[in-house]
Amino acid sequence: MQSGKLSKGRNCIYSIEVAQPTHPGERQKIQNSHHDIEETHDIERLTLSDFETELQQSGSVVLVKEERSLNGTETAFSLEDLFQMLSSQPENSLEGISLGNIFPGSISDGMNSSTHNVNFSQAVSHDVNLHEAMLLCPDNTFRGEPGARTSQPQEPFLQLNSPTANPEQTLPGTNLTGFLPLVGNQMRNLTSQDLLCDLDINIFDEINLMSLATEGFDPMEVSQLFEEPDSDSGLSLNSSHNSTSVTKSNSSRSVCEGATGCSSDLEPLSHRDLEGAVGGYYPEPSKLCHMDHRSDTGFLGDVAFQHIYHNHTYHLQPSALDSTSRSFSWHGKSQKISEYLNDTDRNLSRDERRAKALHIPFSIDEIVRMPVDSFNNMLSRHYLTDLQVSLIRDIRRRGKNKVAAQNCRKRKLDIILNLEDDLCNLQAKKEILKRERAQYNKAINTMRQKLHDLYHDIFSRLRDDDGRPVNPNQYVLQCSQDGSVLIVPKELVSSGHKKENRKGKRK
DNA sequence: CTTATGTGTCATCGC
DNA sequence: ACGCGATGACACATA
Repeated sequence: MQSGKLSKGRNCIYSIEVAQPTHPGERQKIQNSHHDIEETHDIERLTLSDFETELQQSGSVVLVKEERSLNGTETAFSLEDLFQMLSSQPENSLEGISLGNIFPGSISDGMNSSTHNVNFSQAVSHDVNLHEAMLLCPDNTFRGEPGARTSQPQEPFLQLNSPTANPEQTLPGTNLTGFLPLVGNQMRNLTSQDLLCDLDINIFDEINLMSLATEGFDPMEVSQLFEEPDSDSGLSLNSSHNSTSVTKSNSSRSVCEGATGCSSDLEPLSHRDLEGAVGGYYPEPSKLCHMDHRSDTGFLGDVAFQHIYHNHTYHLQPSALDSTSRSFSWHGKSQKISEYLNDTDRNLSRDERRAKALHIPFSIDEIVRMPVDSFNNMLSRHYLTDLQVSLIRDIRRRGKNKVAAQNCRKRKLDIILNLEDDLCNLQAKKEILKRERAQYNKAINTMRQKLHDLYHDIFSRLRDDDGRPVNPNQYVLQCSQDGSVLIVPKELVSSGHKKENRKGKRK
């Protein structure tokens, strides 16, 4: 995004007037004014002009419509730009306006007391990282009573897409009628985390990415939007930056993990983050998340607000595409991004969010399940950028592989289960066979014993010619083929066996 | 805090 | 050569 007017192709622009308090009493007054507004109006339903009027009366933040035409070529402001402007409150500057001005109850006592007219085209020169701005925003800014969150926190943003009869009050891409009511009304009931969740990818999708697919968007914007650079698509190119990016992530986290770390860590972070960003710098969801779930702890105070740095460059260096788009590995970020996302996007997969960001005109399911021919036809039929095609192919590859992995695991599990079944069956069979063998052995032993008894019984009854008992060690009983039983001396049996063995060997 | 389990993803291989 | 499925390995989430 480049510095420019608030709206594009519309016939009016807006500037912001800020009445800042000079002392705590005045601050209280502003808060009360907001409170009155909240009490007496359904700000969500206010038109922009209504809102202007009310806020003008309240004396805090006023969005002033400037009745002059735009040439239609000026670049649209993103919501992020707006937040940058709103959050870029230089320490000793008369120009900056802070989130504290926008959101009642967060105004730093240290801020100057002048009333400023801040045009967006002026304010954009501050170029303050939204991440920092939000990071440093006093947490009590948005904090409402616990449990007092509105039941439909997303509602204001739904208006971003809603058609409006009056084009003057609905800015394309930057629908302030959707945004500002949140500021005026819903903020009181939202924690800072809620705010950040609401100011999530959806918003940037709706506002910044709406025209990307058709207006030559910068891939880096999208990749920065999600910071999901593990893909081999254009979204994630250079893996060599992973290590540094992790460091950056940790650094970012360290900023949030301790109140004292805010000032020391902020500058390098902000510079690194901002350099290479073209116009609209999209805060990394992870970073926003780092702060958002910590902002409730209350360490983000006004002191930290003084450490917003200015005069950051907004030039995109060609090499920055890789470095920024591949800044973080996804795995470590999923939870943080999940925390950062709103309820709707939290349920979306990474690819779904990516597809949404790139406005892929097909569903994930379609992309994955479509037959190859249909898939190729689909790609050729539609005009798609290289980035979109790359993402679609990645989505398809990942989707296919996911299914394949599921099938593989299922198959592996089935194999394991089958093997376990087989093992069970074989063990059962083994037990049966063992029992059978024991039974057979028992039977054999019984038979053997019976034979032994019978043998001795027969010999005990046998008498030789002299009437003496026959010695069983010298004779054996032999059954002939005709059923007769002969008493044969052992010597003959053994010699006969030897002869038979010799015959057998000769054969 | 550790461990087991489930899941997504990537790299690689073979068809 | 290319696409695709299968699968091991890894990282992460979760119970």
